[in-house]
Amino acid sequence: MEEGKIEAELDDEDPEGIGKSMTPHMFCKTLTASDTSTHGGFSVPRRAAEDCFPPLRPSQELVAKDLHGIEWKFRHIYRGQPRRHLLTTEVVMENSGLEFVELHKLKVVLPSSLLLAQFNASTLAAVVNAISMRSTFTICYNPRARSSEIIVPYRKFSKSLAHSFSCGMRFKIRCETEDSSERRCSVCIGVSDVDRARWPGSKWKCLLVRWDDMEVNRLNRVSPWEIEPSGSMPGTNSFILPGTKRSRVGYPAAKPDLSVPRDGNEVSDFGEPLRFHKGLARSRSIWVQYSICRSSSFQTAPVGHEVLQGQETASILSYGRGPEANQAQDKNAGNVITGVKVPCHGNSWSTLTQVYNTNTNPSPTTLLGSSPPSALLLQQSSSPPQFTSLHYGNQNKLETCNMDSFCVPQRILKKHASLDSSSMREDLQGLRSMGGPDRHAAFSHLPVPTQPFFRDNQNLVSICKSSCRLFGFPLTEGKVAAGKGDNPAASASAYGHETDVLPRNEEQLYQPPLMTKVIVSSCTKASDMHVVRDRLLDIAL
Amino acid sequence: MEEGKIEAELDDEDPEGIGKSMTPHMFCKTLTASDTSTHGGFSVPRRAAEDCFPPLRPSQELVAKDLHGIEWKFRHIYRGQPRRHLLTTEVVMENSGLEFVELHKLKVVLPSSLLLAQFNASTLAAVVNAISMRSTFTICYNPRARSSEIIVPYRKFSKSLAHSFSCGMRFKIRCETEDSSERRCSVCIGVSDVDRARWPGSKWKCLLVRWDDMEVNRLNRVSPWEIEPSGSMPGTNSFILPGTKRSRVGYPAAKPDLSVPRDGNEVSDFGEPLRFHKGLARSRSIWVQYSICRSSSFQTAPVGHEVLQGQETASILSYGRGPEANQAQDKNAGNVITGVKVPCHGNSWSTLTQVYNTNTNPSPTTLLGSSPPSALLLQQSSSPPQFTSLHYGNQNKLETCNMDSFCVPQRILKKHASLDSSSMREDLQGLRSMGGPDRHAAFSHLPVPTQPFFRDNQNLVSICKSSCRLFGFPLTEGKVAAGKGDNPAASASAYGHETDVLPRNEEQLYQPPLMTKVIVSSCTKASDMHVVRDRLLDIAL
DNA sequence: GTGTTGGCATGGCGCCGACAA
DNA sequence: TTGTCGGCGCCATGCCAACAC
Repeated sequence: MEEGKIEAELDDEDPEGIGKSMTPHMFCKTLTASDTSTHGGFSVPRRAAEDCFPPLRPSQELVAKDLHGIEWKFRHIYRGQPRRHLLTTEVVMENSGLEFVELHKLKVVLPSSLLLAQFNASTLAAVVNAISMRSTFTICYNPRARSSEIIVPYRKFSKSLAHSFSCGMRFKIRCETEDSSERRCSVCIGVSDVDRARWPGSKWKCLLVRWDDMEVNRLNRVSPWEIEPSGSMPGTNSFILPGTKRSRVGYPAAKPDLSVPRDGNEVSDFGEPLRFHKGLARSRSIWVQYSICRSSSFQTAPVGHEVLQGQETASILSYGRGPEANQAQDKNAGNVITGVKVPCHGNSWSTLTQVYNTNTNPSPTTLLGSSPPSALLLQQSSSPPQFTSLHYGNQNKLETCNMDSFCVPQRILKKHASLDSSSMREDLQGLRSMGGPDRHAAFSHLPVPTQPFFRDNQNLVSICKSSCRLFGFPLTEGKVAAGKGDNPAASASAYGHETDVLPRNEEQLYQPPLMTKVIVSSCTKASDMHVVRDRLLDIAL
Repeated sequence: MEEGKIEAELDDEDPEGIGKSMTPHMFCKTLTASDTSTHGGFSVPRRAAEDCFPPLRPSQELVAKDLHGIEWKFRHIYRGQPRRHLLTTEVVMENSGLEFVELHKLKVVLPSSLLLAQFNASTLAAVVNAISMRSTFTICYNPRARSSEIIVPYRKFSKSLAHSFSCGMRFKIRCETEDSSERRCSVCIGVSDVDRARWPGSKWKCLLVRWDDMEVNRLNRVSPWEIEPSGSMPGTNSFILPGTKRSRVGYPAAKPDLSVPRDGNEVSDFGEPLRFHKGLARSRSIWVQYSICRSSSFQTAPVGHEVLQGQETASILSYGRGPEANQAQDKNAGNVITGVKVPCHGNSWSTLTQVYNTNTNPSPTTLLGSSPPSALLLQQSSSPPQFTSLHYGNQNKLETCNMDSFCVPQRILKKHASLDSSSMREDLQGLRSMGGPDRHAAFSHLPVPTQPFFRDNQNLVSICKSSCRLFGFPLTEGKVAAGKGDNPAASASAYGHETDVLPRNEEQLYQPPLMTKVIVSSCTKASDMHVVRDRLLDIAL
């Protein structure tokens, strides 16, 4: 799938009858320097804009809503010669402390995993602020405390890569918050999508387990690093994920959505062996210190509503969409779902490390100021983090710097830093993490939005079945097309704004303002910006 | 003691022989709008500058060091007509991610308690960033985990106000991190200064307790909200804090400095009854959400190295300096010290609430943009915080707004807010917290600096006894005068910079640059800026 | 002695079309 | 079609003296 290409419409059978309007129309774009610089706005690829945006005037406010139900405002501008769609900043988020002004800085900052993790809006705001300030932030990781399950010790994760697991394998899990000697035993019964209804074709898979005691309300989805082998380890019958290369096996498992138990839409798939690890976490809580580095070439891995890039990704996307997608789920089995993420671009930690050496041809301005931070460097300690040093440099010489030295804004640097731009650039170019065994990996768990996407759409459907339309199309229509072949003006006429349409012809006459509401998932990060079709809202400016 | 007045030299007996050089020379100033605005710098009162600053040229860089050993850089300017001392921003902190540029915004932001708490630099940086962004931040509060003892549930605190406690009273304490059924029993034996040697005359008092089991390494200082009554509750023999009004009783107790046990310099004082609370915290960890409001009139209560303001404060300051200050302490009793803070300006929560209604005559600019945030609004939940609403308004009408709506910068507001400036001002003027039982209070515990102030000065003395001088005065001199009667030029001549002195006469000739090192405690908050004398360092610019 | 204000310089941010790949 | 750049305006920041209390 090419960049900027719209995700194809899913047309699998939908027993609930809600899938059609649920399927998000979204796009994914690898950010350019112009997108991320403070010099201008974010350029929306034309096809994506035409597919995802409703009819828009050349300059119009947009209200976006992410998976967490948080609304974003931004401005759409159709200008330039030739004309193009741009999203500009200078707009605030309503009902939250985040400014959309920060979008520029956030575009490439966060691994989307962080954004889709079980972060609530407040925590997210804190992180976002820390990142926008290019400073550090901390997260208290309390293993098995549901509120902070977003951090996975890197050592645990890496150890999980050393083991494959198979169907019928027995394993134990240590419950940190209870008696440390207590361990639950379960048997692995398969691997599945995390939630096929919500994210069809998601590459984030689950381990299916069944607990020995069959106790209700018992954790029933585990990540590879949460368990340790126990009893039979046949080594056969290993799981295989179709369309996945072995090099991608072992990607961090998604934390299950425990708050909204779902026992449908999962299916056991077996294919290439996955791996798991021995549960090693002993400490009560782990503090993780983040420091932000800049790299214009950092490639983030899409998660959640995955909009995939590249051909390879497309093949993975097809996984789970075959006939087995509609197999009847063992809904009574319940509590037997867990996820294993299959990465788009390999191990994310390796990706991070790689970035530091692949940053090519950056201008000093880009490196020191205009380029937003694009990677997180993680360090672990069992006590609250101290300021520690990072080792960096190119292949030939390694330097040490304070992690926080990256937090100094350019304008301050220019006035007070002893390093000149060129030497600084040289240092940053070769920046890479030399993290030892203490490193952490930060991975997401399943998004548990305050206002679940799924429910939102159910509500949307029920609401809109009366009078609402989805981007001008009645929701009762059999299918919402990708929009390419439709006439936006005609659709918009349903709202009585026949001329208030997207000015694909710049001689267009423009009517009074019209607020448009779209759904943007993970919109804090433009590289993962998924613009979803929604209904139009008539809100006068 | 008047504002800006230098703290008098303490000349109590000093068995260690280190008191003379330890006594910090510092000043405290209630911030003005000019101090906090972005329009200019921070004006240092003349007397304070002459006492605390070494000879300075009219424009010179300063390196400051706070209690945590963190260095700050800022610029001293002697200009204006008439001439005055100004501290300007635009300087970065070395070895940390904090910019001194943020000083303006931080001046009135943090209760200094937060800064002096057992925050490490990284956590502090995150908080500071969040505040400078006028957004939210979160702290994971794990009761009785030493690393995060800075947050006190408001309910616990408020309940502690409902009880008075007395000498001989027995109480229990629940150790959250251990078996929940386990409770330590102890008996209250008095109240005392937290550390008279370190902070003579501090208003932050301690509860003196003795544990039944006399076990060593046992927590021996408790806050009122940490304990619950058990057994005898005579109701007599209540503690009285001299010079304290009843209205101030019940102020949060300081968390004891457990890492540096001190059993000397405490004394039991009895006076006005204090109160305590039942320990109520049951949850394993508590998340506290902060939101920042702005108020130019918010009065922060000094803590730590207290430099007091106003006459009333002066009387309190005299407390603890009487003959009893030198009473022999029962050092063998050990483990029998706890602190109860006695506020300077009443209950801090009340103060916070009050501020919202007493903010007088603020300009829209001040309220919405130029004025830095000056108060923290706290909310509690047993789960990670969600965005919640605040109720605000004047006495006649109450409004509800999202906590984070206060995080929107002015320039953004001006462009996009539906409220105009006047109505916004009106709303903000009447802003107040309507927090229910879920509110938290954030209070400090004793400062446990990485480089304790006490030890720092010991080192300083030993170092400087050879060649160092304190602001030009030999450290072996009998006493370091307040500086008013001294001739700085003559003192500076010891450094061979006879003409490189503070330009109190503007016709002065100025020599090449000289870096001056001072110690500033809690210097992130200018209202508590305590500039401490230190030695001069010859560092060429 | 010091709080406030207006004037003014600087620089970051961001909107625009031009231009090229 | 879209990435980048120069031009330019707006505005926040911050230095300075004037002025008032």
